[in-house]
Amino acid sequence: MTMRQEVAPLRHGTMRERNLAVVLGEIARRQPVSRARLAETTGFTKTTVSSLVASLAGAGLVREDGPVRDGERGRPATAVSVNGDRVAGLGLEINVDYLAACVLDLGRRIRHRHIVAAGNRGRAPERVIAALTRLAEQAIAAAADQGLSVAGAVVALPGALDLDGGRLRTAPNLGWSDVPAGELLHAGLPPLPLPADYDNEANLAALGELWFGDGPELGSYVHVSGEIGIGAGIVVDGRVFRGAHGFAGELGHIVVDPGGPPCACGGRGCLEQVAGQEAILRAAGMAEATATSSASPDGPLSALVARLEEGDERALAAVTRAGESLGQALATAVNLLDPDTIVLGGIFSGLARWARPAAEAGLAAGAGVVRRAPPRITVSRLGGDAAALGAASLVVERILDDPSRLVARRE
Amino acid sequence: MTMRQEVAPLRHGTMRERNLAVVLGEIARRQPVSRARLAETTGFTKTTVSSLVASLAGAGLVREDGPVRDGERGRPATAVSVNGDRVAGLGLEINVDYLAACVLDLGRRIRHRHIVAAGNRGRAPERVIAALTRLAEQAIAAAADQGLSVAGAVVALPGALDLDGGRLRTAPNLGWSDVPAGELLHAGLPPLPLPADYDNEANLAALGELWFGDGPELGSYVHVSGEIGIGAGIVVDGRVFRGAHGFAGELGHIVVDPGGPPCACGGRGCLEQVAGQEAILRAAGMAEATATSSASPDGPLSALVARLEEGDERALAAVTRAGESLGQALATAVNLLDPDTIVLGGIFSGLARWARPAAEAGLAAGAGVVRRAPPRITVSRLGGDAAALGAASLVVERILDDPSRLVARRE
DNA sequence: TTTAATTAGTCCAGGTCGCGGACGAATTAA
DNA sequence: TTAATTCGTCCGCGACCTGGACTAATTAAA
Repeated sequence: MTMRQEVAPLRHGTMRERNLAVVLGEIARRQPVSRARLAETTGFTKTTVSSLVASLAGAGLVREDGPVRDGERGRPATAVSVNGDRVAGLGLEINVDYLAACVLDLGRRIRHRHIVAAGNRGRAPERVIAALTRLAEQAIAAAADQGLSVAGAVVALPGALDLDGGRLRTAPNLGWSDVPAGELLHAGLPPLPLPADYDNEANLAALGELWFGDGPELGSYVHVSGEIGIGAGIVVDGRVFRGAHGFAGELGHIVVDPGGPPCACGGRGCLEQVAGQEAILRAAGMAEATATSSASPDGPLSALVARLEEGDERALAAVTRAGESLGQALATAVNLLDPDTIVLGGIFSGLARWARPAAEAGLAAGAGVVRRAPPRITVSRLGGDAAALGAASLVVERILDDPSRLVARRE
Repeated sequence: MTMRQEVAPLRHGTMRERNLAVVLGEIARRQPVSRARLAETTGFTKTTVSSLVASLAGAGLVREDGPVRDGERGRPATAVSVNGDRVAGLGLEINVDYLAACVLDLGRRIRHRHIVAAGNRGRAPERVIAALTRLAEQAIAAAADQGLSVAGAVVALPGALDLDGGRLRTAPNLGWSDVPAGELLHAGLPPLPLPADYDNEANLAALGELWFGDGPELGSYVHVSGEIGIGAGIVVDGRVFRGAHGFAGELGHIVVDPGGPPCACGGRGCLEQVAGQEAILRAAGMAEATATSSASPDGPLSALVARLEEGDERALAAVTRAGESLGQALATAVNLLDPDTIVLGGIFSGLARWARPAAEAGLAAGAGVVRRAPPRITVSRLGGDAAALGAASLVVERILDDPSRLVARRE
């Protein structure tokens, strides 16, 4: 009858696990920091901090940096910081025209990054995942060469994922539908200490923004990742908001023009029909070659940018129109989700110079009853593999959030 | 640099606090249940369960129901259940034309309920809160007469709350703006074991639905609470989604008709301009008396319902149009938030018979790319004081979620 | 150079709390 | 009456955090 969240019983072991995460998090936040200061900031006793740090160091997650004197008097402290040279996270991405892999160490430095062009549209999921596996093996080997052991992997998929069953419900741009992606990945990818996981490309790209973009300044934000479709990753307090089934953030199918052209979704005048890549190109008079995304360096998008730089009227009008509609949709999103910031990613990051003013105008017109001012719009500086970066970051994040699985019991 | 959530250090005391919540939650979920079964379901040892139950019983939160034999053989168990006769929660509500108080025991039975008509529009906040305080004192006395001690209170306010500072940013229907509601309430309300809290009326009405409506069946849902404005409470996994500043769920200012009439918010064709109470009455040719809300039994709304029942064409058209627009706005909300269910509350619960079909049609037209089917629309059965009910429920919820503050240390 | 003051980190006893097996209690089936 | 079974408590144990004492290493002052 009650709907309370299931709360797991807490035993001593759990307590220790959580406390490992507490000090590791504090170390990550303050980087070179002494045990004594950790004791102050966490509230633990020095004894406890020492014990927890020892466990973390034993797992290679943390490192002593040697003595440092702070200019104060007294015995110098031995600084402790996150060890970036032992453990790493692997991010993988399947997209329409490329596969990507990315290895991040615990300090979130990029240790390996590999994007391979691949025509995945219409290809069998098994074959694509086999190719991804090869990429993953290369990445793991490259990490090993640098002394890094990959602890876990997350895969970014371009489509709507059923979180419960791990099935890829539909990935229109790949031509896939109802693919048991979870099973295939678990079977295909090499075994790692942490189980492999997968998520929507838009969500992971949004997380990438958190760690590699403007980061903490963003607060809660909506990250627009327009490629062929238009998706949005919603991040609140550092966590992705997924909704009940994991389908939240379908920005592309917000209706911006009730009398507009019909959409494959059954509606009319969806944002995607006005501001999607194909729609923009069509409106700009560049109807050819719609099957390639922004990741290919010489795709139709760079041609569009070239025309915009030349001042081509039609291109400018198309992008302005797209920006306005995007702003209108974003106003709706702001009314419902109340974010601090909006980040333009995907194709919109390249088009921002022309689309942002229009988007800001559209947003200002529709949002701001209660709020003093509409949220600011920033532009992503991440490239095409933002989702792979976000995926690897998520692995790192999970390790920092719960290091216990990598720490040997009974130290 | 890192954005990880601050995780509090866990000491033994915290462990015990959490475990008290675990068993209390399990008791609430299974109602009459033996310690032995609690040990099974929670994973604790029988010893630990006994100790925790003893603490809870000492605080009057839990009660032994005497021996019960299950038809099995073996020693009969002594059933334990939540004690509804000792501790209670107080819910308060300030609205445009009434004040409400409501006392709920730990079993969520209504022990006291009082709605007082009051013309609060334009009245000074201090005076309104003084009147509310009298209502609260009466409620606490009524509870005491039944042997109940009120542990805490939550106040529902009809406006946009700044969660950080506890300021009521703006309550257009009250004519209030930038009122330090938090301070006033803390100063005015009688002291209770748990600190008084306050929240948006729409959010609390949504929570009321969780506990007094269809409850667990709802899953994640959007609760539309249309009065004069149109708000929405978004509940995910039993928690209210508030966004970055607490302003999430502003359904009323979603644009449903870009060329429509201007709105006070600065936009055009906001849902409120089509489906708000005033707009519906105007469209139905009943422009008078727009300053009263649905809570007054003989308000304009019952007149509208009367006309609808008579089959008045103009009224039917107005409500159908409102329903369609609402459905359209809900489709947008579904695309962004992905709820399981939508609940129609406020004025829409009374108009549901006529508005729901149109809303369902509008919703179906705009939502459903990825999802198999759009979320179902249900109708709230709660009355005008849904928010007060939700507020009291929130107090109960908080006690069940963290009973430690009411449990004496060292038992 | 010595001495006092100061700060860092470890050691060890002590307390809290959950664990687990043993045990008595209460009941049913044989 | 006896055996089986289930409930709840008792008691010793172990995990883990606490707190003060203690050692170590350094600077400021004498």
